Amino acid sequence: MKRVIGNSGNSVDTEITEKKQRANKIPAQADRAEFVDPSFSDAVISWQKQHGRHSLPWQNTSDPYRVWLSEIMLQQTQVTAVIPYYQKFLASFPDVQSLAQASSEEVMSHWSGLGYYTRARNLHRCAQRVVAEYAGVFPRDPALLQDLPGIGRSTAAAIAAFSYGVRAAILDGNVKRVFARVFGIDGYPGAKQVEEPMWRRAEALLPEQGVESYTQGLMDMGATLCTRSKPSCDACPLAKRCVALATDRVAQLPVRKPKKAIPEKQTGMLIIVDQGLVLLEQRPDSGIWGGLLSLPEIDMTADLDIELTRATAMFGNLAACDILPSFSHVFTHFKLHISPFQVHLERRFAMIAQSSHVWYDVDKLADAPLPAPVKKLLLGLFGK
DNA sequence: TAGACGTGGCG
DNA sequence: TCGCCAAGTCT
Repeated sequence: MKRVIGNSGNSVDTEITEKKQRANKIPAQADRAEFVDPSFSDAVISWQKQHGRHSLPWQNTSDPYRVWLSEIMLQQTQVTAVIPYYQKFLASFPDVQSLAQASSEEVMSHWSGLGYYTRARNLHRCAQRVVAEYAGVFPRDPALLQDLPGIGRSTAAAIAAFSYGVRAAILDGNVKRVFARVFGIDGYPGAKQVEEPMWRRAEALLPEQGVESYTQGLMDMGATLCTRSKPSCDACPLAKRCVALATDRVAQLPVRKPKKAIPEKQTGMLIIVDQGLVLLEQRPDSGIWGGLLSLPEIDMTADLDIELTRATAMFGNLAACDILPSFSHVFTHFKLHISPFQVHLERRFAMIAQSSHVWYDVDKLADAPLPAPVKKLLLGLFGK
Protein backbone atom coordinates (compact mmCIF):
# COMPACT_ATOMS: atom_id res chain seq x y z
CA MET A 1 0.00 0.00 0.00
CA LYS A 2 1.28 3.41 -0.89
CA ARG A 3 1.98 5.66 2.05
CA VAL A 4 -0.21 8.72 2.06
CA ILE A 5 1.24 12.01 3.24
CA GLY A 6 -0.85 15.05 4.07
CA ASN A 7 -4.56 15.29 4.59
CA SER A 8 -5.80 14.78 1.05
CA GLY A 9 -5.28 11.02 1.11
CA ASN A 10 -8.18 9.08 2.50
CA SER A 11 -9.84 5.70 2.50
CA VAL A 12 -11.84 6.53 -0.61
CA ASP A 13 -8.66 7.03 -2.62
CA THR A 14 -7.25 3.81 -1.22
CA GLU A 15 -10.31 1.93 -2.43
CA ILE A 16 -9.92 3.49 -5.86
CA THR A 17 -6.31 2.35 -5.96
CA GLU A 18 -7.20 -1.23 -5.27
CA LYS A 19 -10.12 -1.26 -7.65
CA LYS A 20 -8.08 0.25 -10.47
CA GLN A 21 -5.26 -2.23 -9.97
CA ARG A 22 -7.60 -5.20 -9.90
CA ALA A 23 -9.19 -3.96 -13.09
CA ASN A 24 -6.04 -4.27 -15.16
CA LYS A 25 -4.11 -7.30 -14.09
CA ILE A 26 -0.93 -7.62 -16.08
CA PRO A 27 -1.36 -10.73 -18.21
CA ALA A 28 1.18 -13.53 -17.88
CA GLN A 29 4.00 -13.46 -20.41
CA ALA A 30 2.70 -16.63 -22.05
CA ASP A 31 -0.63 -14.95 -22.81
CA ARG A 32 1.08 -12.23 -24.78
CA ALA A 33 3.64 -14.29 -26.65
CA GLU A 34 1.22 -15.02 -29.48
CA PHE A 35 1.05 -11.31 -30.31
CA VAL A 36 4.75 -10.41 -30.18
CA ASP A 37 6.05 -8.97 -33.47
CA PRO A 38 8.97 -6.48 -33.46
CA SER A 39 8.42 -5.59 -37.13
CA PHE A 40 5.16 -3.91 -36.13
CA SER A 41 6.78 -1.32 -33.84
CA ASP A 42 9.68 -0.88 -36.29
CA ALA A 43 7.20 0.18 -38.97
CA VAL A 44 5.34 2.53 -36.63
CA ILE A 45 8.51 4.15 -35.30
CA SER A 46 10.10 4.82 -38.67
CA TRP A 47 6.81 6.22 -39.99
CA GLN A 48 6.50 8.49 -36.94
CA LYS A 49 10.00 9.91 -37.37
CA GLN A 50 9.31 10.78 -41.01
CA HIS A 51 5.59 11.56 -41.16
CA GLY A 52 4.32 11.94 -37.61
CA ARG A 53 3.37 15.14 -35.83
CA HIS A 54 6.28 16.85 -34.09
CA SER A 55 5.17 20.38 -33.28
CA LEU A 56 1.99 20.15 -31.23
CA PRO A 57 2.18 22.56 -28.25
CA TRP A 58 2.67 19.71 -25.77
CA GLN A 59 5.35 17.95 -27.78
CA ASN A 60 9.11 18.46 -27.62
CA THR A 61 8.97 18.39 -23.85
CA SER A 62 9.15 15.64 -21.30
CA ASP A 63 7.79 17.84 -18.51
CA PRO A 64 5.32 15.48 -16.81
CA TYR A 65 3.06 18.40 -15.89
CA ARG A 66 2.62 19.42 -19.52
CA VAL A 67 2.31 15.85 -20.68
CA TRP A 68 -0.31 15.14 -18.03
CA LEU A 69 -2.29 18.33 -18.73
CA SER A 70 -2.39 17.62 -22.46
CA GLU A 71 -3.36 13.97 -21.98
CA ILE A 72 -6.29 14.88 -19.73
CA MET A 73 -7.50 17.59 -22.11
CA LEU A 74 -7.20 15.22 -25.07
CA GLN A 75 -9.47 12.59 -23.52
CA GLN A 76 -12.41 12.28 -25.91
CA THR A 77 -11.46 15.65 -27.37
CA GLN A 78 -9.90 16.65 -30.66
CA VAL A 79 -6.50 18.28 -30.96
CA THR A 80 -7.82 21.48 -32.55
CA ALA A 81 -10.28 21.99 -29.70
CA VAL A 82 -7.60 21.43 -27.06
CA ILE A 83 -4.82 23.72 -28.34
CA PRO A 84 -6.23 27.11 -27.23
CA TYR A 85 -7.34 25.69 -23.86
CA TYR A 86 -3.95 24.11 -23.28
CA GLN A 87 -2.11 27.33 -24.00
CA LYS A 88 -4.37 29.49 -21.85
CA PHE A 89 -4.25 26.95 -19.04
CA LEU A 90 -0.47 26.80 -19.12
CA ALA A 91 -0.17 30.58 -19.13
CA SER A 92 -2.31 30.82 -15.98
CA PHE A 93 -1.02 27.69 -14.26
CA PRO A 94 2.60 27.14 -15.41
CA ASP A 95 3.30 24.30 -13.00
CA VAL A 96 1.58 21.78 -10.77
CA GLN A 97 2.04 23.95 -7.68
CA SER A 98 0.23 26.92 -9.17
CA LEU A 99 -2.61 24.68 -10.29
CA ALA A 100 -2.85 23.02 -6.89
CA GLN A 101 -3.12 26.43 -5.23
CA ALA A 102 -5.74 27.82 -7.61
CA SER A 103 -9.38 28.10 -6.57
CA SER A 104 -11.82 25.65 -8.07
CA GLU A 105 -13.66 28.53 -9.74
CA GLU A 106 -10.46 29.59 -11.52
CA VAL A 107 -9.90 26.04 -12.73
CA MET A 108 -13.50 25.59 -13.86
CA SER A 109 -13.41 28.96 -15.67
CA HIS A 110 -10.40 27.83 -17.67
CA TRP A 111 -12.16 24.58 -18.55
CA SER A 112 -15.50 26.22 -19.44
CA GLY A 113 -16.44 25.09 -22.95
CA LEU A 114 -14.14 22.07 -23.13
CA GLY A 115 -16.72 19.65 -21.76
CA TYR A 116 -16.59 16.58 -19.53
CA TYR A 117 -16.17 18.77 -16.46
CA THR A 118 -15.32 15.92 -14.13
CA ARG A 119 -11.94 16.06 -15.86
CA ALA A 120 -11.37 19.59 -14.54
CA ARG A 121 -12.29 18.73 -10.97
CA ASN A 122 -10.13 15.60 -11.08
CA LEU A 123 -7.30 17.61 -12.63
CA HIS A 124 -7.42 20.01 -9.70
CA ARG A 125 -7.56 17.21 -7.13
CA CYS A 126 -4.77 15.40 -8.93
CA ALA A 127 -2.51 18.46 -8.82
CA GLN A 128 -3.14 18.80 -5.10
CA ARG A 129 -2.28 15.15 -4.50
CA VAL A 130 0.90 15.32 -6.59
CA VAL A 131 2.03 18.30 -4.52
CA ALA A 132 1.02 16.73 -1.20
CA GLU A 133 2.11 13.14 -1.81
CA TYR A 134 4.93 13.43 -4.34
CA ALA A 135 6.47 16.83 -3.55
CA GLY A 136 5.16 18.13 -6.88
CA VAL A 137 6.87 15.46 -8.99
CA PHE A 138 4.65 13.09 -10.94
CA PRO A 139 5.57 9.44 -10.23
CA ARG A 140 6.94 7.36 -13.10
CA ASP A 141 5.25 4.09 -12.16
CA PRO A 142 2.06 3.73 -14.23
CA ALA A 143 0.35 2.01 -11.29
CA LEU A 144 0.98 5.05 -9.09
CA LEU A 145 -0.10 7.42 -11.85
CA GLN A 146 -3.29 5.45 -12.30
CA ASP A 147 -4.07 5.88 -8.63
CA LEU A 148 -4.40 9.63 -9.21
CA PRO A 149 -7.86 11.04 -10.00
CA GLY A 150 -8.73 11.33 -13.69
CA ILE A 151 -5.86 9.09 -14.79
CA GLY A 152 -6.95 5.72 -16.12
CA ARG A 153 -4.89 2.88 -17.53
CA SER A 154 -4.26 4.41 -20.95
CA THR A 155 -3.52 7.93 -19.73
CA ALA A 156 -1.16 6.58 -17.04
CA ALA A 157 0.79 4.74 -19.72
CA ALA A 158 0.93 7.80 -21.98
CA ILE A 159 2.24 10.02 -19.18
CA ALA A 160 4.84 7.45 -18.13
CA ALA A 161 5.98 6.87 -21.71
CA PHE A 162 6.17 10.51 -22.82
CA SER A 163 7.58 11.87 -19.56
CA TYR A 164 9.96 9.12 -18.48
CA GLY A 165 10.29 6.72 -21.42
CA VAL A 166 8.63 3.97 -19.39
CA ARG A 167 7.66 0.95 -21.49
CA ALA A 168 3.89 1.06 -20.96
CA ALA A 169 1.05 0.44 -23.40
CA ILE A 170 -1.75 2.86 -24.26
CA LEU A 171 -5.10 1.82 -25.70
CA ASP A 172 -7.07 4.86 -26.79
CA GLY A 173 -9.50 5.38 -29.64
CA ASN A 174 -6.69 5.74 -32.17
CA VAL A 175 -4.99 2.51 -31.16
CA LYS A 176 -8.28 0.63 -31.06
CA ARG A 177 -9.08 1.79 -34.60
CA VAL A 178 -5.64 0.84 -35.94
CA PHE A 179 -5.69 -2.54 -34.20
CA ALA A 180 -9.25 -3.35 -35.25
CA ARG A 181 -8.28 -2.81 -38.89
CA VAL A 182 -4.74 -4.16 -39.02
CA PHE A 183 -5.68 -7.34 -37.14
CA GLY A 184 -9.23 -7.56 -38.46
CA ILE A 185 -10.81 -7.53 -35.01
CA ASP A 186 -14.58 -7.90 -35.05
CA GLY A 187 -16.81 -6.68 -32.26
CA TYR A 188 -17.29 -3.34 -30.56
CA PRO A 189 -13.97 -2.36 -28.91
CA GLY A 190 -15.82 -0.90 -25.93
CA ALA A 191 -16.99 -4.40 -25.02
CA LYS A 192 -14.93 -6.19 -22.40
CA GLN A 193 -14.38 -9.34 -24.47
CA VAL A 194 -12.96 -7.25 -27.32
CA GLU A 195 -10.99 -4.75 -25.29
CA GLU A 196 -9.19 -7.27 -23.09
CA PRO A 197 -7.36 -9.05 -25.95
CA MET A 198 -6.56 -5.63 -27.41
CA TRP A 199 -4.75 -4.72 -24.20
CA ARG A 200 -2.76 -7.96 -24.50
CA ARG A 201 -1.77 -7.01 -28.04
CA ALA A 202 -0.87 -3.50 -26.95
CA GLU A 203 1.45 -4.89 -24.26
CA ALA A 204 2.97 -7.49 -26.56
CA LEU A 205 3.68 -5.10 -29.42
CA LEU A 206 5.59 -2.59 -27.27
CA PRO A 207 9.13 -2.04 -28.61
CA GLU A 208 12.17 -2.68 -26.43
CA GLN A 209 13.45 0.80 -27.31
CA GLY A 210 11.70 4.02 -28.35
CA VAL A 211 8.32 3.83 -26.63
CA GLU A 212 7.91 7.60 -27.04
CA SER A 213 8.10 7.49 -30.84
CA TYR A 214 6.11 4.29 -30.96
CA THR A 215 3.30 5.61 -28.76
CA GLN A 216 3.14 8.95 -30.56
CA GLY A 217 3.31 7.13 -33.89
CA LEU A 218 0.33 4.95 -33.06
CA MET A 219 -1.69 8.03 -32.06
CA ASP A 220 -0.58 9.99 -35.12
CA MET A 221 -1.40 7.15 -37.47
CA GLY A 222 -4.85 6.85 -35.92
CA ALA A 223 -5.44 10.59 -36.10
CA THR A 224 -4.01 11.39 -39.54
CA LEU A 225 -3.97 8.14 -41.56
CA CYS A 226 -6.25 5.52 -40.12
CA THR A 227 -9.19 7.88 -39.72
CA ARG A 228 -12.75 6.71 -39.22
CA SER A 229 -13.82 7.78 -42.69
CA LYS A 230 -11.66 7.97 -45.80
CA PRO A 231 -8.44 6.56 -44.32
CA SER A 232 -5.21 7.08 -46.29
CA CYS A 233 -4.32 3.45 -46.76
CA ASP A 234 -1.97 4.39 -49.61
CA ALA A 235 0.34 6.14 -47.19
CA CYS A 236 0.04 3.61 -44.37
CA PRO A 237 3.16 1.69 -43.40
CA LEU A 238 0.97 -1.16 -42.12
CA ALA A 239 -1.10 -1.53 -45.31
CA LYS A 240 0.74 -4.70 -46.39
CA ARG A 241 -0.29 -6.44 -43.20
CA CYS A 242 -3.73 -4.85 -42.78
CA VAL A 243 -6.42 -7.52 -42.56
CA ALA A 244 -9.24 -5.02 -43.06
CA LEU A 245 -7.64 -3.69 -46.24
CA ALA A 246 -6.99 -7.19 -47.58
CA THR A 247 -10.56 -8.26 -46.92
CA ASP A 248 -12.16 -4.96 -47.92
CA ARG A 249 -13.57 -4.28 -44.47
CA VAL A 250 -11.85 -0.93 -43.77
CA ALA A 251 -15.16 0.92 -43.70
CA GLN A 252 -16.73 -1.68 -41.42
CA LEU A 253 -14.00 -1.72 -38.78
CA PRO A 254 -13.87 -0.94 -35.96
CA VAL A 255 -17.43 -2.04 -35.26
CA ARG A 256 -19.43 0.98 -34.05
CA LYS A 257 -21.10 1.23 -30.72
CA PRO A 258 -24.65 -0.08 -31.00
CA LYS A 259 -26.78 3.06 -30.94
CA LYS A 260 -30.14 3.59 -29.33
CA ALA A 261 -32.56 6.47 -29.23
CA ILE A 262 -31.58 9.19 -26.80
CA PRO A 263 -34.17 10.69 -24.45
CA GLU A 264 -35.26 14.32 -24.69
CA LYS A 265 -35.59 16.60 -21.69
CA GLN A 266 -37.09 20.02 -21.06
CA THR A 267 -35.89 22.81 -18.81
CA GLY A 268 -36.63 26.47 -18.25
CA MET A 269 -33.76 28.84 -17.54
CA LEU A 270 -34.22 32.13 -15.75
CA ILE A 271 -32.22 35.21 -16.67
CA ILE A 272 -32.60 37.55 -13.74
CA VAL A 273 -30.63 40.77 -14.06
CA ASP A 274 -30.38 43.64 -11.65
CA GLN A 275 -27.99 46.58 -11.85
CA GLY A 276 -25.56 44.84 -14.14
CA LEU A 277 -25.61 41.60 -12.18
CA VAL A 278 -27.12 38.29 -13.28
CA LEU A 279 -28.23 35.59 -10.87
CA LEU A 280 -26.31 32.33 -11.28
CA GLU A 281 -26.63 29.05 -9.46
CA GLN A 282 -23.88 26.61 -8.47
CA ARG A 283 -24.56 23.15 -9.92
CA PRO A 284 -23.83 20.02 -7.89
CA ASP A 285 -20.53 18.25 -8.59
CA SER A 286 -22.26 15.18 -9.99
CA GLY A 287 -24.53 15.14 -13.00
CA ILE A 288 -24.53 17.21 -16.14
CA TRP A 289 -22.37 20.36 -16.06
CA GLY A 290 -21.16 19.29 -12.62
CA GLY A 291 -19.35 21.98 -10.67
CA LEU A 292 -20.18 24.79 -13.07
CA LEU A 293 -22.27 27.87 -12.49
CA SER A 294 -25.47 28.06 -14.55
CA LEU A 295 -28.81 29.82 -14.70
CA PRO A 296 -31.54 28.96 -12.18
CA GLU A 297 -33.92 26.44 -13.71
CA ILE A 298 -37.64 25.80 -13.48
CA ASP A 299 -39.79 22.75 -14.19
CA MET A 300 -41.42 23.21 -17.58
CA THR A 301 -44.07 20.60 -16.84
CA ALA A 302 -45.39 22.60 -13.89
CA ASP A 303 -47.45 25.79 -13.86
CA LEU A 304 -45.28 28.65 -15.16
CA ASP A 305 -46.54 31.36 -12.80
CA ILE A 306 -46.11 29.16 -9.76
CA GLU A 307 -42.65 28.07 -10.85
CA LEU A 308 -41.51 31.64 -11.54
CA THR A 309 -42.81 32.88 -8.22
CA ARG A 310 -41.23 30.01 -6.33
CA ALA A 311 -37.87 30.37 -8.08
CA THR A 312 -37.61 34.10 -7.53
CA ALA A 313 -39.16 34.35 -4.06
CA MET A 314 -35.82 34.46 -2.31
CA PHE A 315 -34.36 37.18 -4.50
CA GLY A 316 -37.06 39.81 -5.00
CA ASN A 317 -40.61 40.50 -6.12
CA LEU A 318 -41.52 39.26 -9.57
CA ALA A 319 -42.56 42.16 -11.81
CA ALA A 320 -42.56 40.86 -15.39
CA CYS A 321 -41.22 38.05 -17.55
CA ASP A 322 -40.18 38.01 -21.21
CA ILE A 323 -40.25 34.72 -23.07
CA LEU A 324 -37.06 34.37 -25.14
CA PRO A 325 -36.69 32.02 -28.12
CA SER A 326 -36.14 28.44 -27.03
CA PHE A 327 -33.35 26.28 -28.41
CA SER A 328 -31.97 22.81 -27.91
CA HIS A 329 -28.60 21.37 -26.97
CA VAL A 330 -27.61 17.83 -27.82
CA PHE A 331 -25.42 15.76 -25.50
CA THR A 332 -23.98 12.33 -26.14
CA HIS A 333 -26.79 10.68 -24.23
CA PHE A 334 -29.75 13.06 -24.32
CA LYS A 335 -31.22 16.13 -25.98
CA LEU A 336 -32.10 19.12 -23.86
CA HIS A 337 -34.74 21.67 -24.88
CA ILE A 338 -34.02 24.98 -23.18
CA SER A 339 -36.67 27.69 -22.72
CA PRO A 340 -35.10 30.93 -21.50
CA PHE A 341 -37.10 33.54 -19.61
CA GLN A 342 -35.89 37.03 -18.89
CA VAL A 343 -37.28 37.87 -15.47
CA HIS A 344 -37.66 41.38 -14.10
CA LEU A 345 -37.72 41.94 -10.37
CA GLU A 346 -39.60 44.85 -8.92
CA ARG A 347 -37.39 45.01 -5.89
CA ARG A 348 -34.28 42.92 -5.30
CA PHE A 349 -33.64 41.70 -1.78
CA ALA A 350 -30.26 42.70 -0.40
CA MET A 351 -29.12 39.35 0.89
CA ILE A 352 -28.86 35.89 -0.59
CA ALA A 353 -29.86 33.24 1.88
CA GLN A 354 -28.06 30.43 0.10
CA SER A 355 -24.40 30.41 -0.90
CA SER A 356 -25.35 28.25 -3.88
CA HIS A 357 -26.47 31.42 -5.66
CA VAL A 358 -24.39 34.38 -6.74
CA TRP A 359 -25.04 37.72 -8.43
CA TYR A 360 -22.48 37.76 -11.23
CA ASP A 361 -21.14 40.81 -13.09
CA VAL A 362 -22.51 40.59 -16.65
CA ASP A 363 -19.27 42.09 -17.96
CA LYS A 364 -17.33 39.11 -16.62
CA LEU A 365 -19.47 36.36 -18.14
CA ALA A 366 -16.93 35.59 -20.85
CA ASP A 367 -14.58 34.27 -18.17
CA ALA A 368 -17.23 32.63 -16.01
CA PRO A 369 -17.33 28.84 -15.41
CA LEU A 370 -20.50 28.34 -17.44
CA PRO A 371 -21.76 25.53 -19.72
CA ALA A 372 -21.19 26.33 -23.40
CA PRO A 373 -24.85 26.91 -24.39
CA VAL A 374 -25.51 29.06 -21.31
CA LYS A 375 -22.43 31.18 -21.97
CA LYS A 376 -23.51 31.60 -25.58
CA LEU A 377 -27.03 32.60 -24.54
CA LEU A 378 -25.83 35.16 -22.02
CA LEU A 379 -23.12 36.64 -24.22
CA GLY A 380 -25.72 37.00 -26.96
CA LEU A 381 -27.80 39.11 -24.58
CA PHE A 382 -25.11 41.03 -22.74
CA GLY A 383 -21.88 40.60 -24.65
CA LYS A 384 -20.43 43.37 -26.73
C1' DT B 1 -20.75 -3.61 -16.59
C1' DA B 2 -23.10 -0.63 -19.42
C1' DG B 3 -24.26 4.13 -18.80
C1' DA B 4 -23.07 8.91 -17.60
C1' DC B 5 -20.47 12.53 -18.91
C1' DG B 6 -19.75 18.00 -23.49
C1' DT B 7 -18.64 20.20 -27.28
C1' DG B 8 -17.62 21.83 -31.99
C1' DG B 9 -16.83 20.31 -36.57
C1' DC B 10 -17.91 17.90 -40.60
C1' DG B 11 -20.40 15.54 -44.56
C1' DT C 1 -30.56 20.50 -40.42
C1' DC C 2 -28.80 16.33 -38.33
C1' DG C 3 -26.29 12.29 -37.14
C1' DC C 4 -21.80 10.99 -36.13
C1' DC C 5 -17.40 11.59 -34.62
C1' DA C 6 -12.83 12.76 -31.49
C1' DA C 7 -6.11 11.15 -27.38
C1' DG C 8 -11.34 7.78 -21.54
C1' DT C 9 -12.59 7.64 -16.70
C1' DC C 10 -15.63 6.73 -13.13
C1' DT C 11 -19.37 4.31 -10.95
